[in-house]
Amino acid sequence: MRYWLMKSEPSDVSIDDLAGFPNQSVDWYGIRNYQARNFMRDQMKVGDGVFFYHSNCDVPGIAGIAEVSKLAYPDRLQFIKGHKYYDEKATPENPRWLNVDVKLVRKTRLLSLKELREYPELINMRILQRGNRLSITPVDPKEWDFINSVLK
DNA sequence: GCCAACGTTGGC
DNA sequence: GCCAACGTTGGC
Repeated sequence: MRYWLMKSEPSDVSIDDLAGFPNQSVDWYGIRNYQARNFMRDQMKVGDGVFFYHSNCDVPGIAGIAEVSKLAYPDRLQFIKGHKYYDEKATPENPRWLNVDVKLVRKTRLLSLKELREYPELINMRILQRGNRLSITPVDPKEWDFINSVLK
């Protein structure tokens, strides 16, 4: 069992969107970064804990808790010609991009990036490091527990 | 909208 | 395999 932080732009999929989806679940489409893909492909298991993070918005931060609900499988958008996420080098026989499914556990208060930066316990979190742009990052179990305690 | 940081691409 | 150019991310 591992823990993750996954960024989503709320203008694309927000925590409230997730809450309104069938099964409160979404395919985590559009990952086009090898490191992030490899996390999904090689390490994510059903039941892994996920912090659902709102990025590129007015108040970035953790907006809810979710879990991995389906193992990685080919991202369908890579095959749709003309789509933003189309990849001409990907074929159904040899897909390049994958996604897991993520299911809502519960919406939380918005724990802002600003607040996250105030806790010495989180000083080493990947998301808080300078220049971090990776949209999926592992979360240390201690960090997971600490953030959960702050969210209670 | 700016821009720092970082990933990817492609010429050599 | 190097590295300059370019594209993207995402906080501010």
